[in-house]
Amino acid sequence: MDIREIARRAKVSTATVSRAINRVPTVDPQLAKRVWRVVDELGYYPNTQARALVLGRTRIFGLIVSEITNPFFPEIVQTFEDLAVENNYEILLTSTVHDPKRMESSVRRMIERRVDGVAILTFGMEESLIEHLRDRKVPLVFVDVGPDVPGIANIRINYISGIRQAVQHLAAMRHTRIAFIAGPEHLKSAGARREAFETSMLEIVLPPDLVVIGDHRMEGGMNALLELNKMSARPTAVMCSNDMTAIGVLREAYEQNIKIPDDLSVVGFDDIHLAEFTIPPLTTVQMSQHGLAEIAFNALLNEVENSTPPREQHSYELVTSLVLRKSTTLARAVGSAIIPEKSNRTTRHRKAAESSAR
Amino acid sequence: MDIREIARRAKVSTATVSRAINRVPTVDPQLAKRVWRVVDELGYYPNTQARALVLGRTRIFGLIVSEITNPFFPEIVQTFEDLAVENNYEILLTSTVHDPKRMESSVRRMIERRVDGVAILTFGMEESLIEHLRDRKVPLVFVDVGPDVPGIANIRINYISGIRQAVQHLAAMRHTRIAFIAGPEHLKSAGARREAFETSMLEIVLPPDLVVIGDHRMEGGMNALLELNKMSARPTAVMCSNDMTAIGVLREAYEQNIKIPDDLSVVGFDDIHLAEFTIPPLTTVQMSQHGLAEIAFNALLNEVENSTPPREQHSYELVTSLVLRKSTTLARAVGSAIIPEKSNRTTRHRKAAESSAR
DNA sequence: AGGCGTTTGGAAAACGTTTTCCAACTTAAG
DNA sequence: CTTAAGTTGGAAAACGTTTTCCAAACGCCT
Repeated sequence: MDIREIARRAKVSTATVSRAINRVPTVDPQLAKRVWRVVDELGYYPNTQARALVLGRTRIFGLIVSEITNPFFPEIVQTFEDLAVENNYEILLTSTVHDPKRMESSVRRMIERRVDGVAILTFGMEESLIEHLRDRKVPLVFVDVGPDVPGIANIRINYISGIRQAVQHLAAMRHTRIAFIAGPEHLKSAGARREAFETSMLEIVLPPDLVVIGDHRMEGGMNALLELNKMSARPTAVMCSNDMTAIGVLREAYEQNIKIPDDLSVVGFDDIHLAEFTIPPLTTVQMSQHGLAEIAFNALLNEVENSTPPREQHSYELVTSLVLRKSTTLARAVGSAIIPEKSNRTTRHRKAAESSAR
Repeated sequence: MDIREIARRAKVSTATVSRAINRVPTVDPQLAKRVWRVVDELGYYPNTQARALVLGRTRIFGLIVSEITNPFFPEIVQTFEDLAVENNYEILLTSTVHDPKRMESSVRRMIERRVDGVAILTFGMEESLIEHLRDRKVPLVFVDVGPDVPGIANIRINYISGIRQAVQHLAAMRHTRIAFIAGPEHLKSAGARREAFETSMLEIVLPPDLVVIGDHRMEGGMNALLELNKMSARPTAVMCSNDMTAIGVLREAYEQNIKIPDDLSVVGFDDIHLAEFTIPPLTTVQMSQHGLAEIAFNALLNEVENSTPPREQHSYELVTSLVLRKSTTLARAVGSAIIPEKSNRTTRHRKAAESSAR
């Protein structure tokens, strides 16, 4: 069943049918109604491929995420889809699983299907692949990792705002040995989080040297806690590069009979929905998934629809902020935290002061 | 850049280019190589829309899930995607969020984009919408809820196998007051789980009357535990219609200072990856997400590729089974569980003997 | 009543492929 | 050397739309 069939039955030309369907205002309302009746009767749906062919626009946006099984992403996907249906777009979802081969095939698939734009939420991506997309003038929006060239929108995450809050919260609770469980080393976003942690520590003259590497997954969090436990001077608080890591920490702590937060305060990052439901509920740094998806989608939409005003500030910012729950508390009254004030000039504190003078 | 451009540069006709690209064996290897060189040089990718138009096949499968934010689904999506890239398909993902309007738009989108098949993993769907797809002869695969008509594949979940194991495990641990937190009432799959629970309880002559309704989300699990606590005869064990509910129960138990499993044994359903990382690790009934996705995808693929052998048994089965972790234990030595052995011939046990003779 | 501008609808081209048909060429057999 | 059979490549039609260009029809004004 095609547009000709409709035309025949409505006794008009195909051009008229097309105009009626696309609500071109000059067509006679009477006639339009007649066409619509036939369309509904036959249950006709325009063929999007044919339409895309002539229009040169597919109304498909690509969405590349790194791991759909990380709960951080489904919430983004959902928001992205909500916006897509609202604007009559389709979304082509791709999960790279951190595999370069998959990234390449993702990009190829996007190009083959002629998407109108791509949002890359993968926190790290091969330059050469990006080039591929750039060459084709496909509108792109990155988070964190995009190159600073015109025509590519970038969402900058303000990591420091939330992480500083977290560090200072911990410090206020008298923690001084604050550890950090980082994400995979090749991930730019993980690097940025780690740097934000280090900066925040240094700012208040605490040594940011208790760092172990995780993998942004629960397994990594479990292992990391094991590492931390082997240390001579165990940390009393730990910040994690993402919530999944924190969940792993919680789990391993349970295994080791380490009480959270009494024996160890833990802070996550992302504030996935699940963070409210961990045991204990997780204090974490929020990075709004909804906000992120919304910014990404609108950036793409802007690029495609109003390509007329080529505004230059293709850079958006998303701030992060601490949300307090139950996984952090005062440091135990042991160790350096309760050293009376006059002993301020112990070796340890001298070192801290020195390191702040970088 | 189109096929003609390639033809011109390789000094052949477009037909030849097409044949070379699609690896038609009769084309001269020399020539084919020449074509491929040009293709690679120019970075040419065939236009899938144009191709779909003439072939009548889009190589897109639709995937309708009920809630992408429920961790059960991302794992399915991932497997589905893995298989898709392997077979050169694309997937059109849609999350209905249990909203009838969204279901309708999902179906419309599928039809408009001319998908080659649709997997409906939504555990409940309006009949009228299904008709829409059937009318268009789109291959369909359902889980649980599909009508029993030819041309529609169905994946039947064997709920009873796993749920019976769970109930009997609990009974073996001397639990007699076993509650069930059901899913949303309109969901067929939730109903099936509940029925499996009731059947399993009746089989061993335990009253399946401690049922409260949840919503398959963590919030619902929390509320449900509150309900359960109000009861005069509190249950000593609770089974949940899915893992998210169980996570909610764990969380509320923590809040109420109810020790899991000592004060209350809890069993989940689904065995999402997260279940291994709850506190305590969740004993649950496994329903393989990987298996489910694989069956669904292959069912679709079969339907599309080998449409020649229209095999009749379009019904697949997925069995479920209990996986033991740490959220269940022996019932406290109170209540009926410790009745001495010689009391075997009580009314209750007679009933059990009778019902087993069916 | 004639001319003019404005609606309205139709024929046909275009989008980028695949594929059918056919012609030209090559090879082998008689 | 002629002819038949088989390769190989080209021209053109088809897929289902949108849109341009025209022509017809219709007031409306003078």
